[in-house]
Amino acid sequence: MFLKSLPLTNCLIASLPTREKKCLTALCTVTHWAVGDSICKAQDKITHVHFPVSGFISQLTVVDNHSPLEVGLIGNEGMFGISVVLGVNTAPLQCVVQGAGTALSIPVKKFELLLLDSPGLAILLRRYIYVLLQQLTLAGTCLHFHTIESRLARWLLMTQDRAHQDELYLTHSFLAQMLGVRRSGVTIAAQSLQSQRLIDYVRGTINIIDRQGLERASCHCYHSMIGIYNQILK
Amino acid sequence: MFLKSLPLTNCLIASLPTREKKCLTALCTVTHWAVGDSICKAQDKITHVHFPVSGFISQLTVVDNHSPLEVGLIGNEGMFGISVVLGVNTAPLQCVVQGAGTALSIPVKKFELLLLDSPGLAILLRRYIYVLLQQLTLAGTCLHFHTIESRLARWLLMTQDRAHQDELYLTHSFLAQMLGVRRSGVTIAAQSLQSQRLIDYVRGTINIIDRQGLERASCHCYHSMIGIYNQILK
DNA sequence: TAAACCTAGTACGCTAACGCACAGAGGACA
DNA sequence: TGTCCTCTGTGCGTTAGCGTACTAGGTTTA
Repeated sequence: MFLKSLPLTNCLIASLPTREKKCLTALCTVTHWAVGDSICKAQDKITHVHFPVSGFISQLTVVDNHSPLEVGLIGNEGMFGISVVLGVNTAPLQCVVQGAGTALSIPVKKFELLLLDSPGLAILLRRYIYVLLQQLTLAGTCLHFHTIESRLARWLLMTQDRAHQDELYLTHSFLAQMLGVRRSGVTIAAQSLQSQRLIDYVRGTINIIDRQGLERASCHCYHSMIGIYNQILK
Repeated sequence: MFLKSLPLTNCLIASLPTREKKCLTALCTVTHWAVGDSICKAQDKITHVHFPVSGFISQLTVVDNHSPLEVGLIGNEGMFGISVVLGVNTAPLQCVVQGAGTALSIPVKKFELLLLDSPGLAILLRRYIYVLLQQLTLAGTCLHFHTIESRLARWLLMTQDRAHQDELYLTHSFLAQMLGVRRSGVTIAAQSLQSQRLIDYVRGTINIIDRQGLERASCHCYHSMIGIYNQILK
């Protein structure tokens, strides 16, 4: 279990020193996200940074004429708008809400000022960027080397961690886009996972019934990603 | 042409304000690199940061039991040791010299102090990290979607840019490792490029004879990567 | 209640790339 | 000069995944 058992807060905020945590949360407003809400398109100006609490978003990239491919998930372990920390207020990727819920949001201007006065926050977010760099590297090699089935297993695990529930509302067609493969490729992989009694699904609802088994079916990238996060941010 | 026509300096250093450039170069020593020199292994402590001038290095990652796969090239457009800027003095990836030449090097401690007193350098390197994040995303999707032939073309172009010469000393076997594919897969792709009169090769020496043609044979990722760099750092 | 529309299952031929293995050509070295 | 090794060419059979297309239940809408 990664995040599931934690109380519902944003992990980055939770690990700040008390004073800075207070300063930050004082600036936050609560944003409610519905599935499918667009956070930004690629190249959009970033107006707010978001610290997800119960919701989570997908980062998507478009290559050639393929449909958007997911290259990152941001839940309560991370934040949206990290590039502001790097001095670039332009979103590199399209971001879409993938799990309904809430986030704590701050306008960019206020966040930039806060950052100047919060050494702990600055250090934390820089380390978070280091984690992102490593996770992106891993995601790329995973995309190259691993089968649809093991990547699907990983994706379900990572999504469950961020959704904090065993039931996910996803169609094969949607998963195919996220994984950058054919819809029928997902069907075959999902059938295999179901026949191993790891998941159960009907028409857009997937239930994870054997999480440990799913972790075994997944490529090692799942544990590696968590390892990287814990090594640097814990 | 990307870097080839530029004078031989490190582009990052070259774009610093005069005062900071002087401070930085005053701290630098010249390091000579030979092909195959190991800069670091993954998880090594970083002792020096390097700004390549004429040499360049590969960043390699190991997945499962595959041989090391290249996920990044660092030549005179970049630097080694960027994670120091993020407050983590541990190398995320194995790095090996891939093109002989020189680099300007600074011990980490001195570099950290310099960074505190060089706002221009700090801003520049943060923007460079933003570029790396985007390039890594692109590299991952390229690995997934594009054929060996177009990836080989891209790889040769990127290497030529950093080697500043048309003749490259590379075997198919080496290229196969870099691209994460079979040796014979590279042979077939190289034959195709040769039959199109874009390159010429014998036993470990590859000549690029039609650069424009090679750019056409390459996936669009080549131009995208340069575009990202120029957009943020120029 | 019928029509339209999702979602998932299945099938077909095709392609890129795989793993493996062997042969020949070019250099290096004794 | 002969031997060895490296590099490249080639040829299997195999596999994962592709593009496409059609079917058959559910579900929603008119």
